[in-house]
Amino acid sequence: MGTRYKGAKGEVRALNAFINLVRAAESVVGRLTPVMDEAGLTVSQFGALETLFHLGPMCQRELGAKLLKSGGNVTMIVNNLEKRGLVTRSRSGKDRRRVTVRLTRRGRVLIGRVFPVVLAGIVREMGLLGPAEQEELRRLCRIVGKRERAIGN
Amino acid sequence: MGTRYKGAKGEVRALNAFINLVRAAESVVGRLTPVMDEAGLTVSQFGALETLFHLGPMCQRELGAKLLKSGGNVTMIVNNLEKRGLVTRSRSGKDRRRVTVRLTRRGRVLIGRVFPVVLAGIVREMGLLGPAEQEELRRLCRIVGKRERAIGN
DNA sequence: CCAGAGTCGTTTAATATTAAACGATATGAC
DNA sequence: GTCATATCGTTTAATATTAAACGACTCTGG
Repeated sequence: MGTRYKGAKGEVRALNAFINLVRAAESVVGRLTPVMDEAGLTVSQFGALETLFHLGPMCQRELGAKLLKSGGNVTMIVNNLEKRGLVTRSRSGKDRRRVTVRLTRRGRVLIGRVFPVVLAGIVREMGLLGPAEQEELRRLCRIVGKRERAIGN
Repeated sequence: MGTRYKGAKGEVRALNAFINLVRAAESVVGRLTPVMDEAGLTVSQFGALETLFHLGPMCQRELGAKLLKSGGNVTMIVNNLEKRGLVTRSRSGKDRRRVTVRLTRRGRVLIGRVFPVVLAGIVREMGLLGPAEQEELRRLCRIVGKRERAIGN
């Protein structure tokens, strides 16, 4: 968004905060993607692998909730990861609607190799702020990002 | 990203700041989209109209730079806005490679109606923070989002 | 003038994303 | 048990997005 808007002080303040928030997120993510590209992973694919890596196996709906992606999209993301042998699908025994997604050995190896590189990038990018500033940024973002976002399916 | 990562203090701090930054941006944008949906505008279309509204006519490349979108995408965004009669294209006289995009009367009316509603939403969302906090968030985001992102075409 | 390099917008192909409709399964009220 | 309702994953159709190749145009240095 442009910054040229002339309005009440409070509006300008909110607008500027908002614009810079969105820009900062896009900017940092954009600078992290080359690492994922090298591994042949999209941001969403990386996110899925990383979630499974750190939180363990889960069903697709849960994964979609973590990634803020629609159900149909999760199906495609998992399809592509499955084709590459990075995850497996298995119907849950107790609730046969649920499909548990699980990292394979290959998937674990891949994300175990890529994640540290991405993490190093995050540390580098956020390192533009001092420790206290990073914590303050986190605090402010948590407040603003508090409420849930509804996503289809 | 999950928050379960166990690592060095600095890494955890950077990761948490990053995660909450991205989530906050997605979250706030997500809560603003219903207004744009009602007007039949995608986020990108809204961004294009808003940019033209506040900064005036400009060529597609410049628009793409503001929106952080690729050249091909700008072509499509402008195509769709043009089809709906919200903007016009015109070849520049002095540099015939350039296409100046300009709001039509209809386009100006539409964005003039929709923008205030979106702005009110932004004020509402950012209002979860006090004035000083909004300014601090802006300051931190500006630092982190400083560098440019390269985009194709 | 002119040749080469660079810029701008478009097209194309591949992928991502969403919403909506659907089939299978589970759950709850009766 | 059975029917109504809800949930989960998939499919489908429409749109968005990017990268790469391309054509038109400009500019620069001779």
